[in-house]
Amino acid sequence: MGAGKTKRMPRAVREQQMLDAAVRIFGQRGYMAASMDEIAELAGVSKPLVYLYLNSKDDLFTACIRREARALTEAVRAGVLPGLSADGQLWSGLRAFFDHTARNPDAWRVLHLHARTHGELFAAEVAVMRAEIVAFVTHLIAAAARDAHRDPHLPEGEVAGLAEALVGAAEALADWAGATEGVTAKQAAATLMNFAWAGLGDLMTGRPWSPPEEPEAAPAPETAPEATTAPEPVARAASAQAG
Amino acid sequence: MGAGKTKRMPRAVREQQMLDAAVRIFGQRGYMAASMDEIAELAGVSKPLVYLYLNSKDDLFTACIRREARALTEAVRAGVLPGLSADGQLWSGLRAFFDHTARNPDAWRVLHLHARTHGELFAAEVAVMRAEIVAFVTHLIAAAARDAHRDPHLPEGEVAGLAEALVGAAEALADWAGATEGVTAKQAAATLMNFAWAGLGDLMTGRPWSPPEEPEAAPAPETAPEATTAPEPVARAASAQAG
Amino acid sequence: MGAGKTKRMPRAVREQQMLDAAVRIFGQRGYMAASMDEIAELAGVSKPLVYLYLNSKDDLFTACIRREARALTEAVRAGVLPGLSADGQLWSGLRAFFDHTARNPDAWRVLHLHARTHGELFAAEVAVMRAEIVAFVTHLIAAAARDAHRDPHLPEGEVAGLAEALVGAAEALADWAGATEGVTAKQAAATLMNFAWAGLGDLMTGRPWSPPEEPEAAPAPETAPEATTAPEPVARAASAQAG
Amino acid sequence: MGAGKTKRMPRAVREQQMLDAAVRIFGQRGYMAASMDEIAELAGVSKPLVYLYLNSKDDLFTACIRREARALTEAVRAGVLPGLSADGQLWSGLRAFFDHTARNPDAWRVLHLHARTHGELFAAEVAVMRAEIVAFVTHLIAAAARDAHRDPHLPEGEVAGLAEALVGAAEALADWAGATEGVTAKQAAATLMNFAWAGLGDLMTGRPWSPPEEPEAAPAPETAPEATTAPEPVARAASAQAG
DNA sequence: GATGAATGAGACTTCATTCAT
DNA sequence: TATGAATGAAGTCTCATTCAT
Repeated sequence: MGAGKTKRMPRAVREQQMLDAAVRIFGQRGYMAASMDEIAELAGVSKPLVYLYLNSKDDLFTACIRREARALTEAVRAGVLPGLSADGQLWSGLRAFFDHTARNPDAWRVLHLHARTHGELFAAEVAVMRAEIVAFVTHLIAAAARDAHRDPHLPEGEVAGLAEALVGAAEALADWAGATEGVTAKQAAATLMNFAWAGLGDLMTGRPWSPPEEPEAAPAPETAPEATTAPEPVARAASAQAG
Repeated sequence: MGAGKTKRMPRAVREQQMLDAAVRIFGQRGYMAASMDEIAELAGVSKPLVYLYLNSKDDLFTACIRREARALTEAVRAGVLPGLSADGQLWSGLRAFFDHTARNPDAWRVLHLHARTHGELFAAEVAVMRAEIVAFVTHLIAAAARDAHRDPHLPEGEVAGLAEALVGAAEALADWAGATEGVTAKQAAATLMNFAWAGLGDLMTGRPWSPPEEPEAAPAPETAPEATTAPEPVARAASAQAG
Repeated sequence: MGAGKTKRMPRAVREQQMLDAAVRIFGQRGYMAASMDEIAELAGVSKPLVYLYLNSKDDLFTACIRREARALTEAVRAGVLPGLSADGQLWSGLRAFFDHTARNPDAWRVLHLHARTHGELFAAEVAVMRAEIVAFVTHLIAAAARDAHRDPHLPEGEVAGLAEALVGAAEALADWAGATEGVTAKQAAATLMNFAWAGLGDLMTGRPWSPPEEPEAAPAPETAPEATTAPEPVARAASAQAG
Repeated sequence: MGAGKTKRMPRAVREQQMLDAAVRIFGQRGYMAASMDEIAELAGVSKPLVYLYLNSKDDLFTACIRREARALTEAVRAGVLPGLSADGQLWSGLRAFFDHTARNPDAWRVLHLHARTHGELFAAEVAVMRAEIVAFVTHLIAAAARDAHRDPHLPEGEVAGLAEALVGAAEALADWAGATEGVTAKQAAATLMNFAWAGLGDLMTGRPWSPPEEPEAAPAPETAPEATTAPEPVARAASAQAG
């Protein structure tokens, strides 16, 4: 039943099918509530085959986490355009992050929700990925500080906290964008960028951060199709990298 | 077994003991991995009594969520000192929030991690609490905007996103403070306050937000026992309401 | 809760309340599915009191069976008018039987359904009652045979079988009357009387049995309010006891 | 354990083994008192396999009822010889009925006792079967009435009652034959046939019904191996179909 | 006379996992 | 490569029954 008799596929392909199914089921049910039966059925194979290839429920979950963690970091890494200023890099990284999470909601749930919920071992897997991202953000913050000619003004531990806050805000907005109708990845990124870079204080005194020109696809920059966050093009000095 | 034979307690007391045990077990294992056996044992009663009083695993979990959600919101509500400026209120609220989560790590895990992980019904329970907090933050942001004489400058939806980001950052910092040795609630609050109010941009140009005078306990403000975040007492205008 | 605080009743009264509740619950749920909790609640007392007075679930069930079996046999015994001919006695006994079962459906279910379903010991209790009734019917049949001047024409074992059949038919009709709207006890009795006394053969050749005059309550015998079974008053010789 | 290790049987076979065991246990203990453990053990398999194949205790019970109800109706249907007169058909049907119930006492208990005792849904399952049999009997009675040239002499509702009485008597006799040493299916059938067709009145005046010639197995009809009920071959007019 | 508090035992059900083919 | 057949272990929940007051 299911997909009929699509038998005899090469191992690598079958494995990916299984992981696809597993990510979906794990993402929707959580680790414990997911059953190997359901995963095998969704993958269109028999349960013993899942065990033959992936060994155990634990290993299967770990494999899911690894694959999706790698996919997410790669997506962000690929999204960050080198050579930009710190805020430009952050902006592009956030865009990539929100794009990826929006496109892979189950994977995002696995990483953000379920992996942290169940067991130190699984949590450690994601912790590695998260640490990598936090490190990247930390580096960006430090770089920005250098750009501002302000030597190690921010103490070590403080920067770590700031990076945590930034990443946490990003995660919450990813959840929020995923749950709220009509919020695009771009809007989420812009909101976060404003929040993080300008801060509420500046936002309220009318000095929001504004995104750089988009060289990617949009041919007509003067009419933003999706209303972005910055109502006033009064760019702050720090973000005007060409200035 | 367990605590010997502390038998025949009035129902109300026993129920609280059970909830205490349940929050602990649920917080450490998650909903599904927690077993009623373990909870009953930790509570020092037999399993049937748990069912007699709390009805089912679902109901027990819901009762935990409700009790802890109420406790957290009450703590925050009680922590926010009325009559302060917007940033003063935010600061005091954050202090209370980080204090409470630091003191009740299992409850925090139940609310933030496990309740959202398992089932729409449980998620809905916390969603109510979270919405309440988000609403409070939203209100603060709007009030601050008014204080800054900038009428509805920030569009509706945008404020919602900012509140989400702020709350998300707070949640992440609560996790982080709970997991990192040597990070106090006060530090976490200060870090977040800086991040949110001043923004990275201002932080790097040397204009951090600074907390108001603490009339509560600290008699000597010039020597902060726990090194707070604000290295330079160059208060921003908005926060210096007395000025 | 429940019936408020109707406390301090004499033991005999309380016991009957408990038996009433038990018969109702047992009758509706069966022995195993009935719970002592439910019985105690319906009786308006606490569970320990039920145990204090009736000792155990088994004993409670046995007490129900005994009380209701005695009530049924007494009702039938009281209904059979002495001095009548055999068919007159059978007719009056059936009337009493169908009346009682119709008025006490739960008791009837306990005796006929549940007591026989659960355990040799309970079955033995009803078996005694049933044997008594079967013996009575057997006696009637034998008496009728004597009246017909046909000495032991029907062999011993055969009469036992006939009595079983007659009682079985009565039981089935009691169930049927209880389940079918608009079938009165009297109709059921008449149907069975016809079936048993005349037999299908005679019924179809137009010689049904007809009930004797009713001296009890009905003042106008020419207009039967409930259409009885005998459409043709062609009484058979055997039933005309006055002849 | 049990029957050693008769492992790896095709599913269809195992299912029948499980149903066999279930009918036996259910028949002896009743629905509620039967435990899945016991059934699985008697079937020689582990409990999970029972659940894998039959899904739940409810479903297992329903499967038992369906299988046995079908078996019983088929047995009766197959036993009724077409082309016979009404009484001939009734006689052959009763023979088949008593044979089947005598040979399958547990199945009979399940259908007659336990299925009606527990839950409307189970009762409905048997009700269908019983209704089918009652309808058959009703049809026979009506056919006999036509044969006797007596047009709709018996009113509609009355025939229903008669059929109920007849079926009820059959059920009681099946129980009785099953419980009484030395009562054969044939004797039970003959007793009921006499009772129903001739009626007590005729029986006592010496005009019993007599069974038709047995073309099946008995070569010597003059010496009945099992003493049948009819002592005198004085056939009644209605039963002598050839005139 | 009456009950709130408490539990040992056992029921149904599910799941991850493995043979044997 | 792939699977139908099978199970040990564990989990949630209910129930009859008893103390201690």
